[in-house]
Amino acid sequence: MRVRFAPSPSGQLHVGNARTALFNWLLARGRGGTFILRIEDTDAERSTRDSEAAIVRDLRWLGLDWDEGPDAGGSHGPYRQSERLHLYESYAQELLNADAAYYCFCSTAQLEVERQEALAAGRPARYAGTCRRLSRDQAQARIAAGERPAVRFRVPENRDVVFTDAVRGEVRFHTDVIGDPVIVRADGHPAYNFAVVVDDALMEVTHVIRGEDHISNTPRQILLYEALGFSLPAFAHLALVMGPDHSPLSKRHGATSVAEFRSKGYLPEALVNYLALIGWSPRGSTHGRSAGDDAELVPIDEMAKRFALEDVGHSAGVFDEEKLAWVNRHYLKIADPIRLAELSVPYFNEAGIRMAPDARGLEFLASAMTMASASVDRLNQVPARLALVFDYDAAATLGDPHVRDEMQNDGARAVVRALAEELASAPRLDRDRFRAVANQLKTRTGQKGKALFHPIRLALTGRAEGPELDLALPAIDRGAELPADAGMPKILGNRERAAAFVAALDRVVD
RNA sequence: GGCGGUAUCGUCUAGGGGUCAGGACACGUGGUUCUCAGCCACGGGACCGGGGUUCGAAUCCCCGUACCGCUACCA
Repeated sequence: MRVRFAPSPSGQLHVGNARTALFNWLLARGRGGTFILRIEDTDAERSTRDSEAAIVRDLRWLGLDWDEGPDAGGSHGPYRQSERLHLYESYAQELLNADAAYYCFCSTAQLEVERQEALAAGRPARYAGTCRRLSRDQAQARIAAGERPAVRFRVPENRDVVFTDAVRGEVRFHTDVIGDPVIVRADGHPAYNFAVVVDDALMEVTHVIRGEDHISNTPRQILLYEALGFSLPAFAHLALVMGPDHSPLSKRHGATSVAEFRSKGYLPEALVNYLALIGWSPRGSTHGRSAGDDAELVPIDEMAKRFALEDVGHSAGVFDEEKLAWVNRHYLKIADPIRLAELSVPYFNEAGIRMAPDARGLEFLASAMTMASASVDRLNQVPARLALVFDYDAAATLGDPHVRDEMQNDGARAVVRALAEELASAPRLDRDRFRAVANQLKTRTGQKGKALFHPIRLALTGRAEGPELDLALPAIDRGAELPADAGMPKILGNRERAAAFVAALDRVVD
């Protein structure tokens, strides 16, 4: 089995295309097949080397590795269409010689007029066939006179083209509704429908798995396979990915590219898992009926084992970022904290919490990470969740009317003052020591529950909400003990915070 | 316009001639006795419409409707 993903390098890798790549990859990896990356850059106008590099980077990031491709090499190269021009040329010539193709001198303007007329008259909008009957001599004469013709494929008349789509079953087209397609443009570049056929055939692709937008192109291509004497691959057409309004997912729906989702802080394994869920269910193949568990959260290698084209859904799916976020939360929870710490660093810097942690700094970040990774949707939310460790400003906290209000309460003030006293002589807090201190405060002040813990939270974290105190406070004190050269910002310890808070409180309440 | 494709909760889906039409995300309620997030429990919520076949249709067939794609010297 040989499958391929053939993007055109004219922009970012769209998640819909990433899903197509993924399904190809899953099939290849699940069946011991070969996965090929081919760059379809015959449109020189739009193709750029930067886009190609970006697509390659994004595929790698997703973990979709290929066995043959522009960088990987392989026995069926080259893998960039721009480097295969001589091949298209020779096959086009073969078709021309066999009279299966002909030169077309129609101008695009003329073509457009004909198209509009056909549409207006209610006829199928297809090439009228003006140059179909030009003799070889006539054509040669016009070329000699300096005209630059395109080459069109002669579609056989009055025939059915039938193929069995691996996801939809039998699909049938009548050739009379298919206009003769251009296979070589006037500038000498091959057109898509021609280049794919030549490439897929020469690369011995056995399963062409691509977007549904190509289903109507398939009969043209099949006819080309036949004319060229190539044997047919199996075809499978995947339904498209839509936006919430059920139109194809595009910019106006928000993020659409793999790169954007990466920079928002989604994990690659989450994106991949979620993408597979659109149009495919890991349970479908096993016909499980009970489920109820995490049946949809399946790592990519496991998906490869279960994946089958026959189980792919027929209808377009709406991209639901809420569900992506849910999948991402799952992978965030099971990810290695050190990895998450490393991945989070750029987001901290973006958020103004400047850091360049060394191993010790990273280890500290990782230890604090559990507070965030269990409760955040994406990596870019980590800094906000952990900001309480890095920023502390008692005066600013007391500037909040709600906080000041709460501190009007005698009980709350007693808790905070006692806290400062306890901490003044206490060692740095770990979980147990904090609990001991909390108990101490409880007996000293008589406060309990919310009346006890909330003032503590306010005084030590400067915030009314946040992670559990017995996680946050130890993290703060671990941070306070970090050596100055660990590449982390200076972190104020709980003792200092309590003292600062009481001092600020004294200034405010008098 | 022509041709092709598709149609189960708001969303992703399972199933498929007789089921209480199952699950997940989201949503609502309650719990987790510091808060937010999370987590847990419970709850509401669907077979596009019309014909036909059949004892019985959401399931099979036909028609319609809606949506998507192709109809390019884009891919």
